[in-house]
Amino acid sequence: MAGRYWLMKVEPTAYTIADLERDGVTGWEGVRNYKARNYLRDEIGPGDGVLFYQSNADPSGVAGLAEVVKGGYPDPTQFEKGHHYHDPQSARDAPRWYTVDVRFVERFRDVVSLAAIKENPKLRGMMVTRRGMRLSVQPVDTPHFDEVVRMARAT
DNA sequence: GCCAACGTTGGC
DNA sequence: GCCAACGTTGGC
Repeated sequence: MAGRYWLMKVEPTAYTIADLERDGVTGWEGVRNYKARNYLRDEIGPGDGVLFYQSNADPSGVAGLAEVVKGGYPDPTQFEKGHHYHDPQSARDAPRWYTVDVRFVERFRDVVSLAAIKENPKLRGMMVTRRGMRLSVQPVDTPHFDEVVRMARAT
């Protein structure tokens, strides 16, 4: 199956596109929402494209691109006692939470802001523009992905 | 910092 | 299994 596209959110106080550029590859840990978990576990695979979205930021928006290099596997932090993401209700033989590995691809010179995304009629209907949309892993339509990249390059 | 929207929890 | 209370997200 052809690669698919996703938007993944993170707060810059936790992790930024600059951190990913430094690290090269990182595990997208700490997702604790079932819908997002299902995407991570069942649908996201190597080669998929990722819009790296920074939320609660100034401005919030897409800061760059990443690529999935490893599909869904159990998020190790759920088993680490004392870890912020530790989940005592998750069993090793039946992990509740999943993660994927992503690789740095590109850091946009300027963030494609949520405001700019909302203003672009070509991006109408994109999930992230929906009010109250808190899902931290979202599918993105190919034309929407391409348009965001185009916006990042058109300065 | 406010608060609307949404997800999860827990009493019944 | 309903639904109110509570906690979290995240734009503004």
